[in-house]
Amino acid sequence: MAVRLQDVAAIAEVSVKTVSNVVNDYRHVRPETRARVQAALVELDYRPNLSARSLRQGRSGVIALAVPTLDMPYFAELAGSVVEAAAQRGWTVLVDQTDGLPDRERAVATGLRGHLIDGLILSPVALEGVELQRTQEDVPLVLLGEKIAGGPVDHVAVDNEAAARAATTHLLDLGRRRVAAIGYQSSADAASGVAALRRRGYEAALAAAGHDVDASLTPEVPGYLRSDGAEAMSALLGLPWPPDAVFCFNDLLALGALRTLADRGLRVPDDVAVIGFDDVEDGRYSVPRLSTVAPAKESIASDAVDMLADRIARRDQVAAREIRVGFDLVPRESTLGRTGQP
Amino acid sequence: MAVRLQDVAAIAEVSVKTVSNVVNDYRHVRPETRARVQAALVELDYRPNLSARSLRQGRSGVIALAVPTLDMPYFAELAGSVVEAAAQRGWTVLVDQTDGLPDRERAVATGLRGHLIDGLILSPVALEGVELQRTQEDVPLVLLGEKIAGGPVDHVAVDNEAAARAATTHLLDLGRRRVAAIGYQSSADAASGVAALRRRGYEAALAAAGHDVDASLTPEVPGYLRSDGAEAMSALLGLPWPPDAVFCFNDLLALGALRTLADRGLRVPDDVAVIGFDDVEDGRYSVPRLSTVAPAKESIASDAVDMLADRIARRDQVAAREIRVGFDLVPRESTLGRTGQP
DNA sequence: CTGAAAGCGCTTACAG
DNA sequence: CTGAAAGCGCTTACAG
Repeated sequence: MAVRLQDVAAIAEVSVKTVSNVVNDYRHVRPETRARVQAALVELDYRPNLSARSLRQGRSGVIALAVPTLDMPYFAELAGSVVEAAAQRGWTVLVDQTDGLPDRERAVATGLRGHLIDGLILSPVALEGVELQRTQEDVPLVLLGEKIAGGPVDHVAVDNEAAARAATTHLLDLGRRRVAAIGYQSSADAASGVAALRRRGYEAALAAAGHDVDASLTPEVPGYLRSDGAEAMSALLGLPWPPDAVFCFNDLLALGALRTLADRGLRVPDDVAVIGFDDVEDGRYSVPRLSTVAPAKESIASDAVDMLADRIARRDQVAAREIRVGFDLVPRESTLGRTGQP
Repeated sequence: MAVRLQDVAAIAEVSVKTVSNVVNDYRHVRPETRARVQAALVELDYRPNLSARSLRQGRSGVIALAVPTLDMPYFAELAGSVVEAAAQRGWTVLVDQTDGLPDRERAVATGLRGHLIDGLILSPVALEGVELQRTQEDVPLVLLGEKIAGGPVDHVAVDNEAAARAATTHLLDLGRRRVAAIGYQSSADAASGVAALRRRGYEAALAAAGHDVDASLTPEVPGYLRSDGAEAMSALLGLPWPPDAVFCFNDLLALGALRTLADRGLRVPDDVAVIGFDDVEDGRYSVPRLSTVAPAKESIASDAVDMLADRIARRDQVAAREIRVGFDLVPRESTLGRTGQP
């Protein structure tokens, strides 16, 4: 069977406690004793049983990360950063995919994993507009994205409205006059989520420039995938008076839109300028390179992990907090053209 | 504190055993008793302590997946599929990123997670050419990709050599005569890995068509990222007699190559045809759409999970097995051009 | 169909 | 600086 602390203790001729002290790197163990224990540890190839440790300590060193799906580059990149930030604390990350389904998000948020995990970082989609009931028994939680309407929960987010406004303003500053938006959603769940905030930023920018919102320029999308962007762009190009610029609520939508524009033989940005949101790697190599808004992703991941650590340490002794990370407007070829090129 | 089985038992006025029976859905509990227990479970909002269960049973229901990085779409997509396949068995997946470093891969393979996990699915990069020492104490392991040179290990892989050969042959069938390859690596670690196998397929296809391998057409790359592909393509275009086609060992390299070609104002496929490997989502929307080889990714994930389940159940009672999944050649615009378009 | 009790492997007061 | 013992919350023979 597995090698236990006890077996090591027997070989090293010390008590179990002493072995535990060595394993956990406590001081106050005589060098000589420590050496003997170390030797036994190596000889038997001892590996601690994390379940036992976790049962005893009430902490597992494992946190969960729940994202809609790893298939979307933004979430994959985010997951990678979270795993890395967690590793720096010696934590392990367990990944759940919610597919953006309210039931799955709720299940995860209310402790799907029992006492296996010490905390949860949740990137909600559907749940953002929903009251999230939480009890003190529930697992410590940090939300990625906007604050849930209901009870107070820790969260880290970019200022979606300001970022969306910056993206739209960039298009207007370029002299574009019919600026469309791809990313509107009208389902109840989405009402207070990312879609609603970016929409607000878009509309605010238009208003500030003295433009009205033209409903025909804001097609609804069922999702935020490349295919959704491609279809929405098609619809927009079918308009009697099509747009000369488009703000897409994420890069995937924008990449889909670029694809449709290429299929129609339209030039970007000459005929239609395009800007996305997220700054995923794909957009840096797309043809043309995609202008976008870059949230401080590394900060999001590390801030979320830090915040969770703090929440775990202090449970309900401290009020819910909010961290706003910054963003950068990153203009590239899809709005500026190939400047500096022949 | 946390609600225990004991607390539920007290409320329901039954023994702990009976509550356990209800929680674990065993038959042979009187309906009346079951109902009373259920009510108590709900009333106290009981959640089993997975650490305790795992300590007792010797199984945790958690497996680990170790990939180089989630930043690469292929691995992100794979991770998503594995998480999904695992969920169907009621398993949870914990993600490790090795960054392709030999030490990290080795650490993970030899049981980094102690007894926390029931098994491991490892997608090795560096380790493929390295002898992997394994003991019976080590965690059950399934490898994604080619078999390690050393001891017998379960693995699931696509026939890399045949797939690479098919991709190269596709280029030759199109009438291309100077077919380059981007993806060669000469480090010792990579010698028997994916790079070596795809290289072999490429060279075999050339040989079958009566071509010699032209060393200037097979630049080495430090990694398999878009930036590596872009740089290698640049080097290739600097040649006195540049290639008229390129087989890239993965889609990311190919996407990088496309970007460089666009920067130089070259037409794809007219001037240079490009084919990749992996069939990641990006390539379906790139401009031009990327021809590629599509390994049966869903199969890879589900076969790996199935195989791991079997290995966990039977440990060392059964010999190491190998599963070969199929692949499809997927020609798109980057080799065929915009057929059917005006 | 149900109960009382042991034990999974660890850590942690409590003594010494 | 080290040891003996309790107990984390669960499941599982063993009885009844």
